[in-house]
Parts: sequence; structure tokens; C-alpha cells
Amino acid sequence: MLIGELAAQTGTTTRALRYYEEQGLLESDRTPSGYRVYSPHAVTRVRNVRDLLASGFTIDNVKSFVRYLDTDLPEVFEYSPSCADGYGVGARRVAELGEKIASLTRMRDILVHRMPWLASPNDAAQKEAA
Amino acid sequence: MLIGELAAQTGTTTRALRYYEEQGLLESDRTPSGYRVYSPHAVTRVRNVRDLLASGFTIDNVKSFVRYLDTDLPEVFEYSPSCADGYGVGARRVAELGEKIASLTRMRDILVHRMPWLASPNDAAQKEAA
DNA sequence: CTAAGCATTGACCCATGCGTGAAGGTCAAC
DNA sequence: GTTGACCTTCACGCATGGGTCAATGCTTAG
Repeated sequence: MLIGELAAQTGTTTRALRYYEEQGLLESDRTPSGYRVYSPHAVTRVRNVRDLLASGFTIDNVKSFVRYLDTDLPEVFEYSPSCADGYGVGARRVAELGEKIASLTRMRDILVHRMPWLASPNDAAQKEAA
Repeated sequence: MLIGELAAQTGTTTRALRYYEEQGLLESDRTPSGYRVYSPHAVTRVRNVRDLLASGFTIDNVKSFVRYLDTDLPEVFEYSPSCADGYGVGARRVAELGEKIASLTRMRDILVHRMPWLASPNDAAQKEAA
């Protein structure tokens, strides 16, 4: 299949697919005239990439999972030592997200401290969510 | 005073001061040879800009406060209708920060949901912090 | 033949607050 | 006169995931 069809089947754009290929996450054959040709497996692969991106991983993170992208990913990953490297990536990413969250939360708290009259609704929602 | 001394007195860099000027947050006279010359008021101004940035405002936000930057800012802003526009900026910024925090938190929760074995320490700290 | 609708590579754009050179002019002191 | 410490204006770089042209080629139906 050509790139437009793959884009349609995976709900993304041709630009994104070329980007994934540029990042080493996707392969393609070429017609004599240079068009990218994909096997049906590419659909799974692209869905997995987008799944992981939507789960909060970065493109660089996803590169670490490249070995697992050709089969459907489970909803929840069991712990198995054969995937320890992937788990390290997950742990680091969670730590990064935690730091960013903490940093933004500090900023928001400083702001609310200096402007107390804009405090309550967000604060209540925040405490409830945690 | 010249830019280097202003940088030293405000604990920042010459690069940052030129950037603030480029953004319309700081003014300077020039010597015949083109050096920037600042009045002592500039020290207060720069400190206020950095104070607001450290409080979680963006450069664009600070531009809205440009009228108030020549006198010392209070630690906590009282509510007064004469500054309603500034308060709107504060409210919007707090909302933006809240959205970013919520978005990152959603991502982290999805990740932890898919990789449950990396859950606890961050989670506990998070709930405690809120 | 030609137009429509696909494809190609290349390259700039977004936001954020500066850091970090490069290449050069100015000023005070020795 | 020359060294060294200051100053000047560019202008690229960062991290993120593509968006959005531009200029051009391929393919197929009318």
C-alpha cells in the first residue's frame, strides 16, 4: 500500500509517517519511481507508535521499544525480566513527567500565593484529583 | 550605568537584559559610541521582571504588567479594581498552568496504568504534595 | 493532451527564555 | 601602542511532533 492509504488506515498524516521513518521507527520499500510501499504489518507498527506516544512517551522513548512494535501491544505490561530495558525507559519517563508536574505545580502555587483571590476552584479540583 | 553593571546588580546576564529590551520591557539611552546606559530605576524594573518570571509568568504575561514595573512589587497582590487587567492575566496564567499540569498528570497516570510495577513512590509523594 | 490527485525531497515554522559563540568596535590603564 | 576588559549586532541552538508551504514528478481518467 502507498503512504496515503497507510495514513488513512492509521488515522494520521503522510507527514507524520515520513517523520516516523526519518526517526527509524518505520520502514518502507520503494517503487521504481520512488513511492513508498508498505506491507500490511506497517499498520500495526504505526498504531503501536501512536499508542505509545499517546501514553506519554516521546519519540526517543519509542525508539527503545522498536523491537516490540510489530505485534499488538498489551493494555497493561506484565513485569518480565526479558524487557528490563523497556521498563527502565518507562521508569525514567515517569520520573521526568513527575518532575515537570512538580515544577509547574510549584509555579502555580507561587502564583496563587501572590494572588490569593484566584485560588479556590482549581485548588479544590486538584486536591480531589490526587 | 552600563549593561554589565546592571547585570551584576540584578543577578542576571547581559544577554537577558538585551532580550528584555528587545521585548519592550526595558529602556536604555546610548553613549555616542552606542553603549547602553541605564538609570538607577532600571535595577527595580529588572528585578520586578525577574520576580514575575520566577512567579510563573511568561515574558508575554509580564508585558501586561509593564505599567507597574517601576515601583517595588508587593509580596502578595491585594485585590483592587484598578488593576483588573493584570488580574485577568494572572487568572489566565493559573488556568494555563493548571491545564498543563492536568495534561502531564493524565499522561503519567496512563503510563503508570500500563506499567503498574513502577507506581508507588512518586504516587505517594504526589498525593502528599496535593 | 491535459488536468486532477496522488507522490517525492527540502526546508522553514511553532513556543520559551535565554546560552553561546562569532566578528568586531571602545575605553582605560600601563 | 597595546593589552585586556568591556561593549556592539547578528544569528544559531535547545526540545517536541509534526504543520505547512514550495517546487517538482508520477499516474490515471477523461
